[in-house]
Amino acid sequence: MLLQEATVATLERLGKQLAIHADDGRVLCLHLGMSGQVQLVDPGDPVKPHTHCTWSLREGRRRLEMRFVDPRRFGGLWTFASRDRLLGDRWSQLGPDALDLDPGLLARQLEGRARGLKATLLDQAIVAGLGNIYVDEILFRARLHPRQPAGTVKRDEVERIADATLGILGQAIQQGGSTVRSWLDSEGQVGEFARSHKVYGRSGDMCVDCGQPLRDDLVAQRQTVWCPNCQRLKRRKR
DNA sequence: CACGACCCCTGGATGC
DNA sequence: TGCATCCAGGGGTCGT
Repeated sequence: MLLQEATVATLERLGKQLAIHADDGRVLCLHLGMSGQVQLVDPGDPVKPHTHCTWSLREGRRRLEMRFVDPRRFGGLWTFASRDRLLGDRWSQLGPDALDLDPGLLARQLEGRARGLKATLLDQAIVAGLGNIYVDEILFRARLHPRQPAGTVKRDEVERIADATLGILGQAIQQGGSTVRSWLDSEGQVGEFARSHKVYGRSGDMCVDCGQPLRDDLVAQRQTVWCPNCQRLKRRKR
């Protein structure tokens, strides 16, 4: 089943997906989706609604429980017989991890793409790990329009996106993530990065850089906020 | 193959 | 106050 009678050896991550490797080679891959949570709690702790899976863990003498809680069920769990199978069958669908981006790598991923930057950066096959909040924050910091065709960005702009990605994600990790509604980490703590959002959730507010009002629209089926003054769409042929 | 539209789901926010 | 409706978004699937 989902890693019964296993000894946890290592943990691994690619983009938004986590892998727990057992010492016999088996792998449990987890994706939290929107509302998913992995809890590490005392076995006596009350069980939250929408707890779909529970593992009894032992670490030395200490007993605890890992619980997968996911009210909206956008997350998922998958098992594999080996790391090779995880990589071949599932993670092969993912692009390079956002934290591994450098300008050269990003330029190759964006090259020749007609889609806008927002849709392109949200696509986990192109860059793994970016979601709606962070793409908006990254494009604001890079001063690029969400609908700018990805294949038209110039070298210095690619560098700005790569820099902004590492900067935004680094800051967000330091601040424990973005609690927008009810997101909690594995110890039940809220994240503080939402206070630092400069565009996400701030449509109509004044741009922190230029003072013009931020606007929003549906881009790539996601609510998208940007500064029409700082993030201009550049008409270019490819 | 590349890309866009739609759909899944629940709880919190909003409207009347 | 209470009920109905809307909205949030990661990503799979399907149509063009």
